[in-house]
Amino acid sequence: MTALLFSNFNRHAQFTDDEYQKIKEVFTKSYIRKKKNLVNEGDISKYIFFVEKGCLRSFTVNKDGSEHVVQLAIEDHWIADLSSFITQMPGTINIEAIEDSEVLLLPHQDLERLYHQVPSLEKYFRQLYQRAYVGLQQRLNSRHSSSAEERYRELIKLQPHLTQRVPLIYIASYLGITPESLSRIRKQMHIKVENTA
Amino acid sequence: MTALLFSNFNRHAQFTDDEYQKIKEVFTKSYIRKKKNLVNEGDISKYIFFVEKGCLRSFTVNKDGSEHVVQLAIEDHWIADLSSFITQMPGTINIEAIEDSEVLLLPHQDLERLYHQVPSLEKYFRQLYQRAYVGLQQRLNSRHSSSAEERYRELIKLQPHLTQRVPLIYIASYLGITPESLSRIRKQMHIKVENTA
DNA sequence: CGATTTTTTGAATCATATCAACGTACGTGG
DNA sequence: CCACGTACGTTGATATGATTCAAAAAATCG
Repeated sequence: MTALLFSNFNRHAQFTDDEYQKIKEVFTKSYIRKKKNLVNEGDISKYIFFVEKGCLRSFTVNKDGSEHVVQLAIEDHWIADLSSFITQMPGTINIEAIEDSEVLLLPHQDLERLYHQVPSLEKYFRQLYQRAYVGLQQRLNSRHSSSAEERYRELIKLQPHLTQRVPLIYIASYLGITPESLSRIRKQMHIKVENTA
Repeated sequence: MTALLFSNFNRHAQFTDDEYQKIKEVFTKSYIRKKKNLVNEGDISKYIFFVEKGCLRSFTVNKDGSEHVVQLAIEDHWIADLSSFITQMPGTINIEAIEDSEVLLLPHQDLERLYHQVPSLEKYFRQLYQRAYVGLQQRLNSRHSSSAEERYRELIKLQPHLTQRVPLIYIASYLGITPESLSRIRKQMHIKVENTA
């Protein structure tokens, strides 16, 4: 059940067999259907999620009802309302399956305990957060210094699979542009490609 | 020399006297004059910096020469080109003092060694990155869902001191708006306040 | 003081959003 | 398996927040 997860661990950390066992124990698996929510705003996030199969999005909802995609996560990636998970206070983020998905649940309490028992796990997550932080910083920087089209091109370069797999509306929201604008950008890019060919 | 740093540590972790000693050893202090750079893009970042006194900014420079402020750091905060520090590859970020400043340098190699020797230090940084990640996510979200004025108001609420201490041009850049726009926003806000009073 | 940096102001312009309407695709129940 | 509803994508016309460019005023610094 945890093959993908442990292959991910192995890329960034080393655990003893005993440690693997301890870690393995605390995960439970959950199947989540397309359009269904894993987390609702107002919830206290008891888990962070490792995506084994499928695709999910986290998003916030403004007072005026508009949604903003915070994160898109496919297989082999983590997703959570980290703010709520850390503080164990009600969160502001929703997590919804974009496709029928399978996720592994890592409970807050167990993780805190495991940090003590398995120092390498703390290292793994320290490094994970480091990379996540750097990635976010690049995204923010791109938001500050690049046009909508440039941002879309960067995403294609960084995660080509995502832009094919995820509906345009969510890609647009993730990039901070309207679906209409992204649709026009795509059209524009097709024209350019045709002219070049 | 490390009073502020250790008071910061104490708020988030516990160390034994022996551990404190081990940590203390690896820091060196540096004085940096206003307008001088601590890090230049292209450098391999050998250090992360803890600000003891003063104020610094990290920023990127586009091909067209335009600057974008990534981070503003005052006393009791860390600043770095984290991407370069992690990978030990040439970075893309500059760090410059906005005021005459004093920083503590934490060398990459020592930190990696200390992570082994002092597990609580790994915990401290894991938590630091967690919080930094959440903060960045809120900043990106704000960038996606709020107007320039709203973002400025949020910053005032979150870091009132910053907006007074740091020149408008850097605040503007940090928020992803032009200095001209921020100037107009400030004017607009003053008018509103006057009318309310 | 003179020089440089920072802030302000005005007018014109631009990238992207908004609103509205229609086209397309998908999947679910009858 | 068709039909209907809902979700997603496209297109056009118009609006708007913020930028750009230019220039002057104000603040800061050696």
